[in-house]
Amino acid sequence: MVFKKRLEYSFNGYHVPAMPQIPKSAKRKRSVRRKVVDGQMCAFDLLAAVAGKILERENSSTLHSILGNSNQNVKQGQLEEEKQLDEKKLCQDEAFDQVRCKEISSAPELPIQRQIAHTLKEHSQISKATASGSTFVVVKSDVLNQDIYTGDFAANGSKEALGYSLGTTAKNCCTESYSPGSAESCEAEFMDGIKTRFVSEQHEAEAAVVKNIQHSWSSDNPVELDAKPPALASSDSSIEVPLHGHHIPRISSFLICRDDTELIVDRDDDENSSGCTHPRTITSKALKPQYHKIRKLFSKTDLDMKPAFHSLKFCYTRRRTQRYSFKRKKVFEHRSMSLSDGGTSSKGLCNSSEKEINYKTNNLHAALHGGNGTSSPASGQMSSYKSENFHVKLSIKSFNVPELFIEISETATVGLLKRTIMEAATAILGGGLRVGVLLQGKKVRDDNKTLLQAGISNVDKLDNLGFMLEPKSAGASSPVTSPEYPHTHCPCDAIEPLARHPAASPAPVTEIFNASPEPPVTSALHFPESDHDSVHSPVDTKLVNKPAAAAATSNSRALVPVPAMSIDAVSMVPLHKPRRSEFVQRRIRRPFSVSEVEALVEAVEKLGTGRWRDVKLQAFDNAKHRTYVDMKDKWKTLVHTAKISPRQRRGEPVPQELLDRVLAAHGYWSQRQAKLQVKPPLADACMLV
DNA sequence: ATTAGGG
DNA sequence: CCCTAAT
Repeated sequence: MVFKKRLEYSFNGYHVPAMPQIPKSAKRKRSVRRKVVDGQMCAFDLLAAVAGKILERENSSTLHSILGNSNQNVKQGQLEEEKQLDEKKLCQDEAFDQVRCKEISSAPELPIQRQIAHTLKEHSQISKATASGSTFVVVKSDVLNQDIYTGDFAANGSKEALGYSLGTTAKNCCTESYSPGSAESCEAEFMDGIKTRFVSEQHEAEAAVVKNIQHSWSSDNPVELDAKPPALASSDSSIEVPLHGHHIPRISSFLICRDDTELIVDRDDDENSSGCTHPRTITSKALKPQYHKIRKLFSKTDLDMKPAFHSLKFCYTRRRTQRYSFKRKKVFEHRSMSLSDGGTSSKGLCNSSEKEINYKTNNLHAALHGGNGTSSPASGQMSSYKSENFHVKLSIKSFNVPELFIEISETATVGLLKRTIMEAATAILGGGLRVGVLLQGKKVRDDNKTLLQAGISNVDKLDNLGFMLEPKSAGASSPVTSPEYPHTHCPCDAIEPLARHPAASPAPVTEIFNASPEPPVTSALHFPESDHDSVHSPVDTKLVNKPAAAAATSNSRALVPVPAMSIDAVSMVPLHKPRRSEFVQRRIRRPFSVSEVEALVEAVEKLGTGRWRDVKLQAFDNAKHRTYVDMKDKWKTLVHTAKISPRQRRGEPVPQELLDRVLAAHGYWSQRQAKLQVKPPLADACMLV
């Protein structure tokens, strides 16, 4: 066979343009543009809701999420200045499309641009980095990411928002767009890029942003008014996610608990179906009564967290049931117990979880009632919202697919390259992505928290909520990520031990991951050997709320020498034998692209079946996520596919030509193997005779 | 660690 | 893709 050299491309940040054709989305309802969800919903619900937008998005450009909230530092004069900047707009550099979230709050007296420049200079140590003689690109990227993500900015009051916005930008800017050069020019360019980007973003989102910067909670947001009069709104704790103002029926995710399948992004497409016993979509009509229901729940107990627990429990139960019933036939008697423990505490301190929650709740309460020192005109209006009536408005424009890795023959046509990329992108969108939520520049890892608990519904935190797409990390790359995504990690898995060991103490145990021993400088997160598409996020080490983080830190020390991160999700794990299976999440499904199939076929033709390790080395040496077992499995399915009628085939169609080769190779090698099989026995027979 | 095969 | 048994 001819050996073709393969080319590999790695896209760090694949920008999904407007309205990409996403096959799977076709299956789902596209009508949803706005979602009303309960304030008590799990963080995961939010993720799902957001994720839903990914498939439904019809807008281009950058991911852009804004929480409806007044930016209390911005004065009118500044707003005008921002508007003037509109003229500059539209940066040419795609890299800046990586901006995840923009929310600039700065000292009123400084123009935005200067504020940005200052902030960068002061906090990203760009000059230092360049002065050190290191490569500008790398160093800057590192420095920026670290500083920003480790909270340098976060510690800086109003600049935190800026910091984390720029984190991504800076990274991409550096790694993609600028090569080493004079520090000044780079910096200038960099600054300009940021600045321009900001303007661009501002331009794109002028309506949303500017209005939000003003006091968008109130009357100047027609969408909200249209949706629900403040008075009414204040009587339930729902969250609105208006997307571009289209009108759609509302959906309660509280009672249906994110089982409103239409909003779920391909969450284990197949698994999803069997999940909830009564998945339903509630239209606006059906919704009303439920609102009342919710309201009742809250008003009764006011700030008592009982309702929260209920809702949590509900959600979890559902979730678990869903997954559970699908995957394993285990009993789940203790779920409620594990729930109230694990579900509410993100610190692994179940005992104190309730107190903490109450604490937070009270904070929220205080904040909502104007206890907040930084209150602005907006907060006056806010105060009319009772604590249990919090609305969060989210607007998300688009997401970037973090990274794509493809491999293609160098003799392939450009057209094939395009198709291949498309396939890869589609594959990722189809199931390889998950949504990350950033709050204050830090990832919100605990999906189990309610928005309330996570601080997402808290007035003070709202100005900095961001979303991002990231590949679901493959099993290989880690258990570390598993706890944050219940739908993959699955709380129900955590229940298993309980079912098996009913006598096991309910005492929570922190999860211990087989993460690499060396503690990363930034403290917690470390992605062992990640795949091409794993997100290397320097972010996230700390928990969202300061008191919480403090508690977590100190307690984690007391418990076990594990990174604070890993305490994230609390599982009921038997003290003695933590079964590995509980932490291991199923690898994400990564359908073979046509080009991959081609490579495989080629390798097998050459090497034969039964030498899967060699095949892997030959054809997928660089694809860390493909194992020799995968080779074998894929070949198996290919052979099967080749045998069945085309109409029975699923997934992206494999060219018949390839399938023919598969059959041919399969025939050839199995025949050959058969001969080899036959001979030795003969030899044996001869020897015996 | 690999291979083979069932699920 | 996962899980196992057998190499």
